[in-house]
Amino acid sequence: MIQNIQIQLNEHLYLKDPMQSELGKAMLQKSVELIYELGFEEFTFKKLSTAIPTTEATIYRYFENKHRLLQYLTNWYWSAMTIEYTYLTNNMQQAEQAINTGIELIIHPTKFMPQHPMLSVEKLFGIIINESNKSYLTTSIDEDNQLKLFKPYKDFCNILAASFLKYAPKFSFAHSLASTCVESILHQCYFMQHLPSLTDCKSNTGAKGLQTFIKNLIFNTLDKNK
Amino acid sequence: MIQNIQIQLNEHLYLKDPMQSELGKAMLQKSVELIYELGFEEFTFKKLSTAIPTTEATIYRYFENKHRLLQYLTNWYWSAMTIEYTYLTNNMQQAEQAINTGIELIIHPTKFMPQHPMLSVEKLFGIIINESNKSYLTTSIDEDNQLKLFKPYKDFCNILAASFLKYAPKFSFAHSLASTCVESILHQCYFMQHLPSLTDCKSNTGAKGLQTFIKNLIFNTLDKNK
DNA sequence: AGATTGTTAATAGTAATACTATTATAAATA
DNA sequence: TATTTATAATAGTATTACTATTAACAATCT
Repeated sequence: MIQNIQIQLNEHLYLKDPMQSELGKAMLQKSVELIYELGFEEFTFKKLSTAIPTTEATIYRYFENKHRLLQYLTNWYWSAMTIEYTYLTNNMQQAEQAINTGIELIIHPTKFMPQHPMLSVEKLFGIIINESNKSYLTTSIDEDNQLKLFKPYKDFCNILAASFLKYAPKFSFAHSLASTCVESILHQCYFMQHLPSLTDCKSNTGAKGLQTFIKNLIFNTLDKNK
Repeated sequence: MIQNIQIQLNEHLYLKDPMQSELGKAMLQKSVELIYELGFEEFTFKKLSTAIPTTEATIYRYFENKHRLLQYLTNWYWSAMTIEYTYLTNNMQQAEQAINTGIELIIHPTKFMPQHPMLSVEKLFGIIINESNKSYLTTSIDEDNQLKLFKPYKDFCNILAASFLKYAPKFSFAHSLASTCVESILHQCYFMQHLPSLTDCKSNTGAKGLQTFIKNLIFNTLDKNK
């Protein structure tokens, strides 16, 4: 579904739209691979330019700095996720089913989102787990927010919150629960890999335990607040 | 209570124990102020050295790099929190009361922890909210973990999980719930300040809503898994 | 006292990173 | 063909993180 759709992103994310040239597309594709491999701190425009190959300065024509590039990728991810969630839950009668679908989508995006020719969903998911916090935990948060650079992430949380409210209309904390749910899943995925004593879930079971935990958390809370 | 206790931290955090000299203590005190004001990215050893004042090289005698200094501060924070939680819940009969105390402590550390002569709890709390994720979201996570640099944070989550298990012995996800609870509170605090559409809680009410939300979340989950 | 040793701080760097100013090249248009 | 425009390449600079070396200053021992 996703592969045919051109996702229009906030124009403050780039200086020159990378989707409009082959060189720009190569920047996106290679940056996903490099950030996935090296981590965001070790990732530099120098390394990206030799990988493409092009020059450092050329990349600066497209992106103000590497932080904007990271924001571009996270914006794309959450936009794609929002589209996918809307598509999957379209015409679903039961709010419960929509919520379950949402949780499964966040935990296993590759199961639902088709392979994209340029942006590997699998690697993007890894980047989201490891680096997405860094896209908003900065001193420029308020300026960036005014430029609406977090809209796709907010949108995703908001449609998830809307599903919660459909299931439990009187619940007062739908937005907090939605953002907690998303962040918790990402954190638990990270902990499963690196700090297993902070979780009871095992990554080798395909995160089945994580799914149980989160559904448990959400429905017990919503059922008591119907 | 805390102010008289010397917290012994992992010796891999420093090259020379900053607690053992006046200069070292000044580094800790000033670094809390500067990271709080500037954010971790803008914070440099150069700025710290002029603030003390001393030289950059001298600081490098104490800390391998600025990342280790951040880890030192977060280690101190969670060690102090663990001591405080143990102290507050000592001799408490009801697990429910202990859990409520824990939640209130995480949300309002300054209400419980006395002012420390050197490390401002209020500013440290701000640093924990804004920067603590960066202390473990790095490529060196596995090596750092082997050096036991995340033990204090794990310890805190584990004693919280122990309280959950005391309340609901059959619950299978006590550790996941504990880490989710801590991370969620920190994130919600951040969202209240900067991205209010991701939360339903208001910061001007003294985070009363946040307390309701988290208690709601935890007890609804635990009650269903008793 | 004078020599030795060890601890601490200061000097003066280097390598890498993030970013920019300027020039060259190619394509589109008049 | 001449002119404009868009794009890329070259060649930098400023800053940052970090290190190697030297100097100062005690404490200890002969």
